[in-house]
Amino acid sequence: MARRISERADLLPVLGEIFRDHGFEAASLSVIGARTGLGKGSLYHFFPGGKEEMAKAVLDEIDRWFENEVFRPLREGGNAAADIEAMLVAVDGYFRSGHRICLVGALALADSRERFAAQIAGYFAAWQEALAGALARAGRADPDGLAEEVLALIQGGLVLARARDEADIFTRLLARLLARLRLKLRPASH
Amino acid sequence: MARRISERADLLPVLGEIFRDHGFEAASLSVIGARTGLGKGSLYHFFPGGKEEMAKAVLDEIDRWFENEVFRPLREGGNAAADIEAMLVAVDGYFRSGHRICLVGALALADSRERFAAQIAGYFAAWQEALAGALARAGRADPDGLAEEVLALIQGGLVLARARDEADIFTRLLARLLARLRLKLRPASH
DNA sequence: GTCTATAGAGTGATAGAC
DNA sequence: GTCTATCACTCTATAGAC
Repeated sequence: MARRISERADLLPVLGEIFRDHGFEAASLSVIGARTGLGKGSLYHFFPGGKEEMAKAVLDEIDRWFENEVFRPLREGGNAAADIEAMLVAVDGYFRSGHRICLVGALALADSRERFAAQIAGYFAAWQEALAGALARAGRADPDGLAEEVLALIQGGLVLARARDEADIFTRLLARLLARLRLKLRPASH
Repeated sequence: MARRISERADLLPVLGEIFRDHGFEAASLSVIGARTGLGKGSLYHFFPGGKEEMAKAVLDEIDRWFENEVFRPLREGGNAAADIEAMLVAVDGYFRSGHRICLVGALALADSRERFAAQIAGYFAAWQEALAGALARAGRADPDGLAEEVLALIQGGLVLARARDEADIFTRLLARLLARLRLKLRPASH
C-alpha cells in the first residue's frame, strides 16, 4: 500500500516533540523517521526543504497557537487582571506544569539560532507587547519592564525545572508570580 | 616542534566559549581543533574521554569559578544585602551584561542534558542554597522561593537577551531585581 | 495517465574515536 | 591520519486515487 493518509499538519506536533527532546541538530532524519513512522521519501515530500523547513513549520505552528490562545486574548480581553491570570493558566497547561520545555527558548540558546532568528525574536516580541498592553490596562507602572520580567521568569523557570529535573519549580514560580500580580492589582485585599 | 606549551587548564576557557557558541553536539572536533589550534591527537591526549570529558572539565571549571566568586562570598559574607548586591555585579560581569549565555542552562535544555545531569543540577542547587542563606540572613521571608525566583530571572534574562539579540534586556532585568531587593532590604528608605 | 504518498537504496561529506 | 558509523539529502520506483 502506498497511501496511508498522512497530512503535513498532523506531523507538526510530533516534530515539535522531537525537536524539544533532541534539539535541532541532534534530531536526525533517522530519529524523525522512526518517531513519525515515515520514510525519507514522505518526509521530503511534505518538507522539500528538509529539517530546516520542518523546524520552521513547527515554529509557525507554535506562533499560531500562542497568537490564538495567549496573545489575542491578552489584547482583546476586557478585564486585564483576569486576562493575565488566564495567560498564566494557559502557559502552565502548554508547558505541562514544567515538564515540557519551550522550543523557542531552547533554539535561542542553540547553534541553529541564526537560522530561526526572525521567528524566535518575533515570538517573544509579540508576547511581550501583548502582555505589556494588558498590564498597562491594569494600571501598572512600567508595563514593558514588568512584561519583560514575567517572560524571563517563565523561561528561566523552564530552564531551572529541566536543569534540576524538578517540574515543581515551574509551578512554584508561576504561583509566586500570580500572587505578586494579584496583590498589586487588588491592593485592598490586605 | 611537538611541544607548543599547551596545558589542559589553558584549554578550558577556549573550550567553554566553543561549547557556548555551538552547544555540545554541534561543537565538532574539527571546530574544536581549529579554535584551539590543536590536532585530534593532542586533544585526545589531554582529554582521553573525548568531547564528553572536555565538557565535564569545562563544567567543573565553571563550578569552581562560581564557588569562589559567587557562592562562598554569599555564604561567608557579613552584610547580607551587600553580598547579594555583589553577587549581581559578579553575575553581570560573568555573563558580559547579557552578551554571553549560561553554558549550564543551555546544556540543561539540550539533547546532551542527561550526560551532564549531575553537574547541571548541582550548579543550580549550590547557587540557590547559598543565595537563600544570604536572603534569610537579610531577614527575608521565604528565602528559598525568592532565591528560586532570582535564579529564574537570571536564566530567563539570558534566554530573552539571546532570543531577541538585545543584551540590554538582561541589564534591565538585573537593575529591576536590584531595585526590588534593595527596597525590601531597607524599607526605611521610602 | 496523472497526482500524491510512500519506501528505501545510494550519494558524498563528515562525524568522533583512536 | 585511519577507521567506521552516521549524517542530510537525492533519486528511482511503486501503489493507489482520481
